[in-house]
Amino acid sequence: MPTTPQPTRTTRTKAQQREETTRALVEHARRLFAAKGYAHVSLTEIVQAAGVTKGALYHHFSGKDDVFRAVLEHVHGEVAERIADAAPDADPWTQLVAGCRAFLTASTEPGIQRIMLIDAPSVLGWSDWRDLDAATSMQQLEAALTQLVDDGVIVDQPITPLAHLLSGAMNEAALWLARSPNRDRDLEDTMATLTRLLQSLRG
Amino acid sequence: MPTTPQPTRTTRTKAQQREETTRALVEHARRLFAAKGYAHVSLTEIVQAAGVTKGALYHHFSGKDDVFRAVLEHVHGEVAERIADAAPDADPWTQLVAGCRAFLTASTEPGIQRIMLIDAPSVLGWSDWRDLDAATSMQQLEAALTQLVDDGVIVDQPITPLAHLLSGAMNEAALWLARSPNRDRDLEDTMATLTRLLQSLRG
DNA sequence: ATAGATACATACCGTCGGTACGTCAACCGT
DNA sequence: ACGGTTGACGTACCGACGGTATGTATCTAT
Repeated sequence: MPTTPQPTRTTRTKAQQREETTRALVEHARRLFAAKGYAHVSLTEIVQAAGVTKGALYHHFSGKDDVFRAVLEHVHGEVAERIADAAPDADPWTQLVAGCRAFLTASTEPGIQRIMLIDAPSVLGWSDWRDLDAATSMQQLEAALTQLVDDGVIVDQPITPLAHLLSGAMNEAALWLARSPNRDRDLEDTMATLTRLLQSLRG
Repeated sequence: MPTTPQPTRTTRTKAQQREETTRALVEHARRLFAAKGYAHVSLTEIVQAAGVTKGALYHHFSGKDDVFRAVLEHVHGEVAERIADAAPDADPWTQLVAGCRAFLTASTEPGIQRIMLIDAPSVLGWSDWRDLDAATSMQQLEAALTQLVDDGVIVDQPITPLAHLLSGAMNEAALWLARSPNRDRDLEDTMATLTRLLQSLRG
């Protein structure tokens, strides 16, 4: 019976080690950042939660802000996914409205909000924050608006300022909604107002 | 010749001292916060710039975030004043539009932006930030919108979500405009889009 | 005049982000 | 099979920072 050269299961390959460690660090860092805010979480706290040491952290990341950036990318990706899944096969207008609702719902959750909307601009600087956003939510928004202009659904106009106005409106609305004592009703009011604003763009 | 008991002019009363020291601290802190961001300014830096020591700072403020709060109050007050002065005697609709323009212009300036729009939510927490905002710009916005509803200029609707949407839209627009290579044109585009959105609220 | 309050300055502490360096297992060419 | 190399950490340590404890000179109320 030939001994198959399978790597012993008690040990791990280097790639596995790397992936496991980074995954643990990012996951625990995300939990802590969301709960206490970037400034009030220490690296010691993070590495202890992840079961490693600072040496490991600095082997994979260039510093505290780099860990935050990795966390933020995860969060952004999650939100973008939820927006894309909101109404995947509907017409562009419905997609836009459904996407806005999905964004508001996701961004209202505390685990997402503090990281993505409160700490991110301060930690990364606004430009880097926008660059990251431009690769996800903002891109989806601009694409939807461009599509609507091409289809003649809304009147031709500069897309970029419109996208920024809408994006900012939803960011702030999400922050407000998260602290609302009557969140469901306020969400509906917000969506109604937002839809009314969007209607003004139609021909 | 009776010696008039006038306090010698070379010395200062305690009230004068207090006012001078806090003024110097807040002014220099504001300059540094605006230039480098809250996290990258040390207390040592601030007190050296103001020509005092940390003992003086901690006599007047409870900590670094308290200094920031004092700075932010100044900035907010300044912006509110500029909004109020935008079109003081015009009709409510014109006042609203002019106020929005004034806000965008003020919030685009680097000395105001980083403090008020980027660092403030992260340092104070969003709730405290909003509380401060609610006392100034937000109050003006809500008042203007309420007036317009009362006058029947715009259709009756929940004011608060609308105010948050508009406030957030302008915050984000200001951040974007500040980095625009074509700021004047983009400002006009933004105002045009914003006005179009506001028009949708009319009956 | 004097007792207390006020407005600081000085010296110091614990913690934090970051770095230098050592160690040991996984990899890879021979 | 094996010896050198690389990668993935752990350990020990540093300077800087926010914050505190305490001393002291000056003003003010009585």
